Amino acid sequence: MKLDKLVGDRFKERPSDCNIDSHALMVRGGYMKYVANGIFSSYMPLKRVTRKIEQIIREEMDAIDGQEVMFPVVMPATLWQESGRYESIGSELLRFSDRNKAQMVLGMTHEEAAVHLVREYANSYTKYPFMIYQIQTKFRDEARPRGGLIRVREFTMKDAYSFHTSQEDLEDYYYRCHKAYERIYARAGIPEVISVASDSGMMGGSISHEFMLLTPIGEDSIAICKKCGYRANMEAADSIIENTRDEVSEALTEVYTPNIHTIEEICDFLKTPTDKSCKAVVYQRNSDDHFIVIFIRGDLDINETKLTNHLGYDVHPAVITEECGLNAGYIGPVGLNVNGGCTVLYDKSLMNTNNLSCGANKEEYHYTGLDISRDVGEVEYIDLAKIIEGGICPECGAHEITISRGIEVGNIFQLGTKYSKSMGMTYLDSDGNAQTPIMGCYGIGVGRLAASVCEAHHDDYGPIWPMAIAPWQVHICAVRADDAQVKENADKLYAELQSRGVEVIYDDRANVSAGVMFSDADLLGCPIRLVVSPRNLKDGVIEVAARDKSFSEKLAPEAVADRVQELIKEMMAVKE
RNA sequence: CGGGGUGUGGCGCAGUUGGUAGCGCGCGAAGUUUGGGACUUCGAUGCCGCAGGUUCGAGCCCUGUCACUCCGACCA
Repeated sequence: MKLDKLVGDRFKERPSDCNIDSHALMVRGGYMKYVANGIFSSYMPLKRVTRKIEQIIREEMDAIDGQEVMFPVVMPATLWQESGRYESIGSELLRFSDRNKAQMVLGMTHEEAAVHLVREYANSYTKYPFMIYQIQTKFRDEARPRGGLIRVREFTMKDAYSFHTSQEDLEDYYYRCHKAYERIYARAGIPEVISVASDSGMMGGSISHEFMLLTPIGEDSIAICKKCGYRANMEAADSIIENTRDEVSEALTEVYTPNIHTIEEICDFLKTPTDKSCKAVVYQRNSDDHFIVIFIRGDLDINETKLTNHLGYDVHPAVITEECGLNAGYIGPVGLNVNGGCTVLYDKSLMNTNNLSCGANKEEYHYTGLDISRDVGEVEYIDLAKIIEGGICPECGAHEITISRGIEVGNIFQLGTKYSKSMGMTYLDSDGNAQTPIMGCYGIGVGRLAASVCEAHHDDYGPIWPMAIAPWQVHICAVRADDAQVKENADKLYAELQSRGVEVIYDDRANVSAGVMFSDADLLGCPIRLVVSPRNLKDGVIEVAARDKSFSEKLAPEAVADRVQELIKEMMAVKE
């Protein structure tokens, strides 16, 4: 490929709406162009990167007996009604009508389509297990796309679905797929990706893992134990609290606390630590605004994912009005009264506590000396708290939890029978009895993975693509291409490398300064750069340099092609 | 869905009390340059987001609206 005909502008100034480096560099480097909120077109360099990523994924999926298939982007609503998700998923699922007024959806995931594809075929236990996958466009009408390709509405995803006749078989396959994912990330140049236990959310099922690239720009928070290696998405991490009771429970005492509303203010006022207080957090059910009051130790926060999972319905932070009976700022467990009733929950962090401060359900008054077992009675304590930095590891018990940010670059779920059952998929076992198959599903966002690699490997001047996914393996800069000798040597080198099957982008623009050439080469990020110039040729050499600056060699022109092939081989080797 | 911000050539931005719409980059031509985004000269590119309103006159003031963006909420 000749650079002077490569479609797409490369430019110097950072676009004002790019907040993360990978986004800015990929816009500046002519990789992609904004079309609409969360929707982009790719130019050739990005297409080449994603094509290579797709090929790596394909090879690894095939290696674990995956069969590549293709599901439709547009599906009839009836298919989604079968699983119940047509109703249960919100506006993230784009719904529309066709010319006959039939309700249609744009595929945001393909469990329904997968079951639909195989449910007649897979009617006997002899046909199991199997896995089908596709690499295709998805559309999710996200509320807030961000970060360039990190979070978009339209994107390419590899999604795989496996079918099994036993939980053990699913678990075996799940493990194989986990291994395959590790190989994919290693081959794509980010072996540092880790898997974390996750919440399975709307997908249903039990066990699931997310693959995370740790980076400060990540959208997810991950709890990691420095001692035992336990790691989980903060949403899914158990919060372990060990409280000790004071020996003597003081009497419940009303205290006048004017203009004190927050837990920090009351603890400051009483000169007690925040973990000796009980705070109220109020939510409302989305469907009917029913109140849910949660009591939790003052220093902790509610994990809304756990709350939603426990309740089984969606909630939002409450809007507290005069009429509802709640005294905002003074809510406490003793004498709580809500007009129309409410659900009251206690977080585990309040177990085995006494002498807490809390609201008195009365304007400008708090209690001290709260002992829930004495003043409220026996209550059920549920884990609803967010795990905290320095908290207790649920696995080993050490106080070594750290919280890091990460980008989710893939996930795997043990789905169970949610889709096979709701969609009436069965097979006959060896005894002739009808059974429901057990499913797993496995996703990787291709564009997000490309952006994540760029985020992990770049400098101020551009991406530094790993050899395996670089748009081209070699970038030739013919500095002073107007010089006949330079032009001749560079042309020869370009032809020679191409004849050997090396992927080359060749910059032979005359009248372009060296600075422009190098800047463009930096933005394209090809791992090996060859510089042909009058200065080098005067010494009888051509320069072979790494984009990541790890090496720079000057070789005789006839030695370059061999050396380049050697380097490519070395740089393709997978780093574990 | 809440709260902030921004909409002016392809990109980044300036535009004063309302009075002929500007700068830098990029783009085209000519020439001089040539190892880290060169220089000179000439040139092309604007529904000033959109719709109303006030005014002799609006990029600027008023009203509405849309889009984008950031922080939350939401989210395989």
